Amino acid sequence: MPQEARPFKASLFFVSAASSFATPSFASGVITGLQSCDKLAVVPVITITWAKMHNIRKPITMADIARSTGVSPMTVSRAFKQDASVSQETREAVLRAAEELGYVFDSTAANLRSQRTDFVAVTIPSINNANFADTVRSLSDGLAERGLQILLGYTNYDTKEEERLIEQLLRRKPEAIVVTGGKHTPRARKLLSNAGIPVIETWDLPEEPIGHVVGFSNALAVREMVNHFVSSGYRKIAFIGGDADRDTRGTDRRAGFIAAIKDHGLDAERLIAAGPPPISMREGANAMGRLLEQFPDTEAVICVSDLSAFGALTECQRRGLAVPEQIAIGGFGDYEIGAICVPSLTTINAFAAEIGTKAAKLIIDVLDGRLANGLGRVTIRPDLILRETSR
Amino acid sequence: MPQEARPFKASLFFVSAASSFATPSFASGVITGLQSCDKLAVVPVITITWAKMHNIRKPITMADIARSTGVSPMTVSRAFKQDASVSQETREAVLRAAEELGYVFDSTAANLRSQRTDFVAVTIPSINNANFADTVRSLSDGLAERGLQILLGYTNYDTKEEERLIEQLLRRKPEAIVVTGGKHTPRARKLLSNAGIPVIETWDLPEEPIGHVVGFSNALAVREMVNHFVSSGYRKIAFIGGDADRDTRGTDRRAGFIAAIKDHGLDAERLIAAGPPPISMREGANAMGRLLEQFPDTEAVICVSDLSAFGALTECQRRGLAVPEQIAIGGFGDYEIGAICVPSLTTINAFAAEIGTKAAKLIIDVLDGRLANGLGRVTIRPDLILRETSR
DNA sequence: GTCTCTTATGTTATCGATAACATTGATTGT
DNA sequence: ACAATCAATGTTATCGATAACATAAGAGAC
Repeated sequence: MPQEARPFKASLFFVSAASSFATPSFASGVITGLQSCDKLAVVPVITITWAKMHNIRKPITMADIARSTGVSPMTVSRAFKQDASVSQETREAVLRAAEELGYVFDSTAANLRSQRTDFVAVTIPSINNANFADTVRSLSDGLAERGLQILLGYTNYDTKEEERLIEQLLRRKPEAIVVTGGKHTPRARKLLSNAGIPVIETWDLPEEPIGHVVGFSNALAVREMVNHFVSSGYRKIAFIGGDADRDTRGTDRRAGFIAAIKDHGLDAERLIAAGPPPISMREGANAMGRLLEQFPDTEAVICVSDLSAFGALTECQRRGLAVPEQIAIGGFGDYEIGAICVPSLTTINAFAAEIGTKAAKLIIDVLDGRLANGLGRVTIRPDLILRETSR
Repeated sequence: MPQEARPFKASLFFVSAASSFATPSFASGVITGLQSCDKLAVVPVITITWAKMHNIRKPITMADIARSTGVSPMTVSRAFKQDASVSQETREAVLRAAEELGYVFDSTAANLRSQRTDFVAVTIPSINNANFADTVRSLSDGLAERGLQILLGYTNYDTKEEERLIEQLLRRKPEAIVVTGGKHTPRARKLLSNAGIPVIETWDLPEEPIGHVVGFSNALAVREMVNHFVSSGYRKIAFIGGDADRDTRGTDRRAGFIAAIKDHGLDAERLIAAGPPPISMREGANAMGRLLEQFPDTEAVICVSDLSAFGALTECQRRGLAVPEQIAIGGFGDYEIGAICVPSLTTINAFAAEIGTKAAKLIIDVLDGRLANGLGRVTIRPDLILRETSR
């Protein structure tokens, strides 16, 4: 529509300056419409007709409302804010006129002048992951109360991609930025540090946080599960996760597994790499197949997520392996599937939704000047949930 | 940060106009800083100190880069576009200066002036649904090739909420808008029609489309499954879905089920309402429980989605009911879980990702002026996928 | 009755990039 | 060789809302 509106303006220039023909952008649509007409004087009329034919109208602005209501544009602007001092009747008149004219508020102008966008940028590894979706949803709900909207991007579990994404997002001038994870490229770190807005790292406890943190230790959470499995008598314990060369939360979980196993004096060699994250149910199943072939005597397996754990469970079912009698399974993330599948999954609840809620509260506190210069550190303590896939 | 930057500017006004004390917004931060100083002449110095102390600097603009490079701001602007005519060395100098100064492109200004945001607004019912996530992902990937970014919002399966969301999104001046479903409030329809941008309705085949359509008939898809079930010998067929009072795709599927059943001269009374959408796995399981109590002789059940179907399946497993021997189950959406669970789910593949891809292509075609005034109508033909939960 | 304070509104300048138009020197075609 | 074209850059005005400041009229205080 802005594109279509352009010819109208261009044709006006046409009347005054013939040299504008040189401009390539001008030489497209309008010319065609005008060439059939040989009298330059009627160009404006033609143009208006053309515009009307195509139902092009210059977008309604506050100035239009002001004119039709008989007040100043500033008063119109005030009438749209709930707190501004405008008389009841003026406001009603303005809103009525706006409705009649079909006015749609133009936030791009407001954004520039007020230097506020009411955007909060958010990066997540994948849009198709119930855990991150939960975080985003509760974050979004929390921020909505203060009129903040989320600008979302996904990184495909790739820090280089994250860097590009962060750069893109910062151009939109968000009020704050929430990133998933605490590992970033050096340039991404720099971009975030220099952005001049609150930065919140989530789903992790970074060693050197950039700004605020709402997260938990992935390694520690898995360690707890290992401890529980060992105390339940399991000794030959395996781990199914993504490839080790990515800086993701899955890698931290894997590292936590290895450390915990070694602390118990056990063998930490039962590691199955299921490919680059995200690890799907299918990949979990495949990994389970490989695990059973490489280490048939495995007593328990911890998976990087409930999705891969469920996949592993189905593989056992296909092979007629009793869970947990012959092999125990643990997941991560407390997805809905883990609670309802048969047998139900032992897992770790990382409180995905709470991360979003806490992050939203943190952002609002910072933007409202509470928490002055301090940095927020919200540590979530994941819960071990014992269900039927382990004894 | 814009907040923090304000005092700096305000204090400059302070020097010229004492009456600015009256402004409440001014009477906050800066005054405190200045009161300890009794010589007005040094105010600028104080201010700079204060600004430095808090590491506040006026954001870098293209004008700054222009100054430091010795070119005009316009040349700087051109240097950032890949197609603009700028000499190689000038461009390099500009980019180098930008890097050194830590410049971040301000799209809010570009948005206003160029009347382009490169946003495409998208509404989906829920952010936590793998089907819609697939559509959004492929849509996003498709649009990214032309530099378009998605502005996403979710409606909670509520048309009133959708109306609010659409209004919010349109204020951001997207280049196009993609909505899920073809049922909207009258006001939402009006907003979309008047927006002056391409409108794409998806996941449905609306009777009166607003603009373009990329979708399929939910009713027809379920009808095919019913037909298959009947031809397989099932007669007592039930449907598990959301409450009937919502205008959603689930309601269409339910309607398609009823119509198809009646066409076969069968009894369409085995309808279990599982609550307001979205229907979770848990709700699917509960609904299955109720179904088995109300209609114990049911031979097959079709669920509004794979999630509820899987929930239903687990309920059968908990009750020791053999699937498909004692009862057959059909789902909808071809979620990953349906392919991997044991037994695997008979379902309908609605090609969620393809909807996104096609919509992206459509949008780009329209924005690039191909498809002139025509309206796109991309009809997807869902696939019936026969797996182990039915014979 | 004068002064202060508040409420409702108007005026002006501005946010930062860029569209539109202008200009200059170099290159090409015939 | 000279007009025509192009490549590279500059100048000016503008997108539309709103921050900052100004002002007029009414309410209340002493």
